[in-house]
Amino acid sequence: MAQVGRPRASSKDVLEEAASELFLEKGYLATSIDDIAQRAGVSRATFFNYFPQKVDVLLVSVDRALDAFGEAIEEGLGLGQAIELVTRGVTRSDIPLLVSQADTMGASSEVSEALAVRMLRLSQILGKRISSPAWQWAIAGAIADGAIRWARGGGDSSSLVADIREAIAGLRHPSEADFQGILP
Amino acid sequence: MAQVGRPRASSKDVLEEAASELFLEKGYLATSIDDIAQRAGVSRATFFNYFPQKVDVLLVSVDRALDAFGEAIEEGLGLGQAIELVTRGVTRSDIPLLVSQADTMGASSEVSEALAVRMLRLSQILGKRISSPAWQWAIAGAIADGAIRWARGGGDSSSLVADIREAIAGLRHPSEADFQGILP
DNA sequence: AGAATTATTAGACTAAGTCTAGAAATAACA
DNA sequence: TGTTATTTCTAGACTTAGTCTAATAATTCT
Repeated sequence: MAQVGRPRASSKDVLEEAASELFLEKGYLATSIDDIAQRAGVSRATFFNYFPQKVDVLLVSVDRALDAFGEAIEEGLGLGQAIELVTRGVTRSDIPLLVSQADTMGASSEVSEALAVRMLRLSQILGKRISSPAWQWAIAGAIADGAIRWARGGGDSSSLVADIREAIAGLRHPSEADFQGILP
Repeated sequence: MAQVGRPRASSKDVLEEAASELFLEKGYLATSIDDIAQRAGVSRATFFNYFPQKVDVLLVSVDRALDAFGEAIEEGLGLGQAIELVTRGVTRSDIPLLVSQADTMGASSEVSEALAVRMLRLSQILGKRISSPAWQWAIAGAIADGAIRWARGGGDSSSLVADIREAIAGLRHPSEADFQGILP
């Protein structure tokens, strides 16, 4: 099982940590890839070996969760089980970096674009279990809503999976106001 | 009411047309902003006077619809009326450009990012009438689904607004399968 | 005629992302 | 012990998107 070829210099973790520090210090926009590579003690080209885009290093925890979710679905797990499984791998330590850049998410179209793309990907993964596109977006929205509520309520009063379940449950029995004037 | 200052040279329309031609000829990715400006007989800087990003010239019809929808909502119209109003301004001539680039939308992250951002914007507009974030995404998804179905069914058998209404109506009475295993 | 205002332009500049060719580190093998 | 195959890392050139500044052109207002 030993890998052949030159072993990795654990560059990915180093890059991730260097980027986190710099984002917290100077903000996402003011941090260039050169900055990150330099602090990580690694060449600029190596950054692109691990992260195809600059924004990917900011959303690495989000992508990890989406990867895990996609795999779980691919392996045949039910939606409920897959959500439970993935949320177990998410800890509060993943949050501060994202929250700290919340302001730039409005300012930098790059970051909000990247987040929107994650929503799209989530809805596509859900498409393997849910046939209706509109319901794919509905559940994706509920998952995002639950995660955001969980992240905002900094206290550990509730679990991530519980907040997501609650958001999904809220989709049932929509109030007439939700459809107000849309239907004939 | 006469505008003061140098009048516009109708550059926006010219740029839009030049870009459409080039996108159809060479594809989105292979077309640079220099190409567009050159064909439009206008300087590169002028392009950025009208379109903040390259992708915006591809999605100009989508953005027009979203702008109109946002304004209608802002003015107090109901969701149903706003949808009806906006869809009246959308014609089939807006479609071929987008459809022709459908392949690059998978290949170019830029275009799928831009589309995802439009979904985000739509759900945010809906947030002024729908309080539940999950339902915002649900309705946004239904609108997108209806629009896509309408665009695909090239025949003029149905109207855009009817397809959107149908997609929204499909959100009612979700099948148990839509929630399969998600709820306790 | 001159001032104010807006559109357009040329061009420099930063930074993201691509690409290529080569050096460095390791395992497998003779 | 060398040699080769394989993979990571690196240096550096290159393209292009997007920003910025200062200048020029076309028009209205006074």
